[in-house]
Amino acid sequence: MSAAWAGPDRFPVAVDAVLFGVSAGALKVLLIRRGAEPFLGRWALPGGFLRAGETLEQGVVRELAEEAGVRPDPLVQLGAFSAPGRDPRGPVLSVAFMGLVRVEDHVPHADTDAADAAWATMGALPPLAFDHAEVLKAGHERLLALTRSEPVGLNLLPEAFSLGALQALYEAILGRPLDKRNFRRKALASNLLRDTGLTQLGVAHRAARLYRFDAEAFANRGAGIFL
Amino acid sequence: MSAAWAGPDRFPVAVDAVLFGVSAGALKVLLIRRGAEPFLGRWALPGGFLRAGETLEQGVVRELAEEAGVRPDPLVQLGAFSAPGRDPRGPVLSVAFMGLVRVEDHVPHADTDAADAAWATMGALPPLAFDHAEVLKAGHERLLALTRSEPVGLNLLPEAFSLGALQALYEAILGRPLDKRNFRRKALASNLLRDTGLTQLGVAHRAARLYRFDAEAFANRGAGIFL
DNA sequence: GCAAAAGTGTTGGCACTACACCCATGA
DNA sequence: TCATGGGTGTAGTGCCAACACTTTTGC
Repeated sequence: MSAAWAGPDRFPVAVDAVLFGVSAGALKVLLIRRGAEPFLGRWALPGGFLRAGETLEQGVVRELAEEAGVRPDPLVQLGAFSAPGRDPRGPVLSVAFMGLVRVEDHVPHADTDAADAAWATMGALPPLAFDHAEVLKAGHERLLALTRSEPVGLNLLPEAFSLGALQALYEAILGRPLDKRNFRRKALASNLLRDTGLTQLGVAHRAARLYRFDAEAFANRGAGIFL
Repeated sequence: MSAAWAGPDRFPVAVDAVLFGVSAGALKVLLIRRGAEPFLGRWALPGGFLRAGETLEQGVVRELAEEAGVRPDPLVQLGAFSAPGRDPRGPVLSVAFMGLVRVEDHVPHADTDAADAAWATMGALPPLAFDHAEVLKAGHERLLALTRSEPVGLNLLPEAFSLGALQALYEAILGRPLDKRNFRRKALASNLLRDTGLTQLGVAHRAARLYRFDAEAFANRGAGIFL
């Protein structure tokens, strides 16, 4: 067993990310246009190959920093994809992640592997390389599930924000309108928001109170929900 | 790029399974005692290395057939684990699955890699090899989550079963008692059970009606729930 | 007749939905 | 004064949890 045993088969491992952002009241996904074969010129999810000595999380964080200059928070694993033929180069295992990113933080720019990068609107997506359509679907489902059980998306807002802005964010993520009074009731009842005492400035209507997220209260209770 | 490029790093990929079963009213996990280094003699989750040419699902199904003679249904992916040092041999990626198995279907037997195999009771577990304690925790959480959203565990019952047996199964999985009247109301309201017209035989008390699971009704509605 | 499990309804609380109007502000 | 978003309460509905007794059967 120690001499004749060549060791297990080895596989290239890719890490890919479904990065969501909100812009102009709509949910967006970050896509890159491939600058190399296979699928040259096709849109794809950002990602790359895992290197020896790094964990999956480290790998995807490195790739996203290199390829898109972003550091998503939260960043959760979706799972591993291994469908035969998903990569024409051969058997490549892909571990996918889903994350949220401020759209303003990302300055789309070309790269060695990425000829172009852009935020695509959910519901108006181009055809994607590899099995990325399937991965994106899994990411979207995960985002919706997570939104219903945790206060996701607060990182996308400024430090102090109005309840109107919070509601608009959730409406963009969920893709449907929410009832204002019910939303406010639940948001305030969650006990995760603290009134900063500040109000909006320079708006052409009544100034809204600004709140901040109470990270400590959140940590002490595990899971909270806004809607 | 075609000549100087040695290609991406390659990794051994392991597939491991958290297999749950119910026996004597308690939730059990299938463990094997390792018959090889590393962790010789330690208890571990069943699993093995992925081979070239197979998907992750195929790999874990093959390993479980070889190592334990079982074919779990359902079998769902938990995700990939890559913590540094999880395998002392070096960086090994592990993709974990969670599945349900009839305890009677598994005849524990030794194997080249497994010196022994046994059903361990949740809550009275031995120390585990690798990062399997963490994987098991993820599997348990997934089982509970799945149980709350889908009629999981029906495969563990015989073709025709009583509502009492169904309730006992769910109590074992969830690890807590359930209210009989509420459970029956929801189970029958789910429209996933059909009265077979049969009753129990040879019991020292009133004979229960026996039901069967209506797979067609389940397929037509996607997700149903019993409790 | 007794042990053991089957079978059966009602109630109160809570969470969710739907819904419409006045208020403050700047242009 | 008007346009724009901020801010507020109530009523109806449905789900869920809690709860105890009678029935059937075999021994």
